[in-house]
Amino acid sequence: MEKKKFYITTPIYYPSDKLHIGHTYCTVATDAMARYKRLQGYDVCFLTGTDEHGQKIETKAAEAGVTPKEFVDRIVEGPQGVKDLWKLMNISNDRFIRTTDDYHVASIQKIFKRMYEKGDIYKGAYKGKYCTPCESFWTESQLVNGCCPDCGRPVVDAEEEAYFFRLSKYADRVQDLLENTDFLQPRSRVNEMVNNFIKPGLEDLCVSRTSFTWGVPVDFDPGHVVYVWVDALFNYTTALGFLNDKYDDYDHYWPADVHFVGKEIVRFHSIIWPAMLMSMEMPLPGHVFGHGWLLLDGGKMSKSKGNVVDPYILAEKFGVDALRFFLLRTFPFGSDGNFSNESLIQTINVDLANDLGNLLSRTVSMVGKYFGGTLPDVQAEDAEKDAELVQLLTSLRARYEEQMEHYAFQNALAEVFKVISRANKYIDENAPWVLAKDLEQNGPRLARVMYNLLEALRMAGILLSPFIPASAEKVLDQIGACGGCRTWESAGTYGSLSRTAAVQRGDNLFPRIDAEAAIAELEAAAEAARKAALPAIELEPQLTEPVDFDTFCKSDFRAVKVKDCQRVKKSEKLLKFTLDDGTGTDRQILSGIARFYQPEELVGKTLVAIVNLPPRKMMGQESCGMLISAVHTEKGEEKLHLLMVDDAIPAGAKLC
RNA sequence: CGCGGAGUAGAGCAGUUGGUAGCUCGUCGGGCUCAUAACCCGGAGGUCGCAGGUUCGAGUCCUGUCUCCGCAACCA
Repeated sequence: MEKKKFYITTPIYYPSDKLHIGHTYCTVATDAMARYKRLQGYDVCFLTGTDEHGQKIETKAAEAGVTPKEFVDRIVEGPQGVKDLWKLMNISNDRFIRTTDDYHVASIQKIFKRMYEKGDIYKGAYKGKYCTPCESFWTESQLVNGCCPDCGRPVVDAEEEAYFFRLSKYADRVQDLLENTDFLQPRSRVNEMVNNFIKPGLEDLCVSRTSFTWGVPVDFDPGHVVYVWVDALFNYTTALGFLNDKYDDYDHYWPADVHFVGKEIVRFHSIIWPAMLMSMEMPLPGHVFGHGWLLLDGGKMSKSKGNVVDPYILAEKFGVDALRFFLLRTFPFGSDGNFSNESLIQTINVDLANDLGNLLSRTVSMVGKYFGGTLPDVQAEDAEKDAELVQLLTSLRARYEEQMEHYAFQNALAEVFKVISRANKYIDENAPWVLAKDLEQNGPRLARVMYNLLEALRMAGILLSPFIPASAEKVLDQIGACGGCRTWESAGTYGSLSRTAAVQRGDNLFPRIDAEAAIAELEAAAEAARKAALPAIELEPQLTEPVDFDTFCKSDFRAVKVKDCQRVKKSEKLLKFTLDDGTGTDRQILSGIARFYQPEELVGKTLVAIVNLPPRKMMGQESCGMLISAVHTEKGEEKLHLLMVDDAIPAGAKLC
């Protein structure tokens, strides 16, 4: 019999910046689902990729002084790029699509043309607010105080020629799809979509642009490029070979069984995407699942806030499997979750090190210690003492499957860990170390206890493999599971493991983490990363308000010589200067620059001061004037340099 | 009255169709020694934001009300 197929996708990510933990979350979830389906014996196709066109990338590339293609190549293929990250995270995608791939571009042009010929795409005028200096269109809602969000200058009403998709034509069918089927999940997103976007009336959608060029050209109308909707959404089909010769799996895999997407693009996937497929008369995907976000301190993670969590740092520090596990064990997939280093470390220590890792360690160690690593064939069951654990094991796969089918990764893992906890308790109840005192008498019983523990590890290990593939394999290796007892089939069958299994002790699976030390290191790393991301040099903006010449002339700047310089007691910032200003009387000035200079290094220097400022008391001492410094910010750190001039200049010389 | 989400033990969260309020961490006490100072047991701690209502019975349904968070862009 032919295997059933399963086609699953992540969104295609926008490579305008390095990807962060949020992208990783979505991709790891998709990977777990794909691996789960493969384990079950499905013929799986798992697609991910990048959405590489658009104005933002065009602009960023220009800023970086490279072509858009060079820019995205670096982020997608380069070191610590998108592909690198998925390799690191052990992502098992079968395919990776880039919307700049030739075959995709060719397909999109055909798709666009087909919808145009059908009349579902038509030429119209795109009305908007136009910023002439920036040559950019903006929507009403994008404006900041009614002005261009980029340059802040006023905008004018303008329109440009553009193509539109007749979204309105499909509104009723889409609403029906959302309300009367389980197409969109979780269910709570349905109301949001229907109330917010469909009920107020769907407007036709602008699907081309002339304001930038980095996109798929509309081949029958030069100057127009296909806007993101058509270009990006159809990736799910072009990657299978739809209207191109690169692949030939469209008939086999389409429609997708499920698209995993972030909640912010649920709208596009649950309204625009089905409408376009309807227009193309193509089958609709089975489900769109909108997952939640990882929040930081209850708020959004974003580049601009500088609080983006870097998956590279975490994976390197704690291990790929630990990170994968944490993401899927801790947060309900459908709702937002609060990310923190503390909960990451806690999850690793409690679930992976204490419960799972330690269970494996103590079990394997006892089989080694009491039986030389191989259980005897003669084993004695104890119906009463074994019943609960065996019952739990027998029913585990079904309970796990029920949760996985609903994409409830958190609950599926909870089921597995119930078994692991129960196994730890089982050890306590049966006290193998007591039985081992009289092997003659208790050998068969002890063997059975150990066997049950190995079975618990085996069945849990198989079901954990979609989540922590490398570690699960190590578990199965250590307990001596043969190939045949690592299958989905055997995960549902208690007793699959050979009674005389030979264990092989290995390294600790998940070493415990010293939480305090690890958090301190992470915070230091985050701080360093934050600083590195800051602009190298920041300057105060220049004042544009003019000052009239007479006012300027009233400021009396003089060269002064430092006769003495000392710290002001009890002040962190102040230095007290005794200066020769050429008048014959010493001048005292206090200056808040102690962070930047040692007092003794300034003695004898020739500086510049304004001398006719009214005297002012600071920390109880009089300051007559102000020393002039150059200030700027470097990597977020304030820098200051006193203005020092040639020592040949005599004290009191006027600057003008 | 723009839309939506959330308010449940010290913290973080579960609570399917209404029927004695659970989990993890922390905390207090006890047990065990095979194991990664881990594992096992027990205790304390909640008037489920507030106020009404439906019901024999509501965290769970209805109404009102307060607070917090998302909803321009980057972005899962």
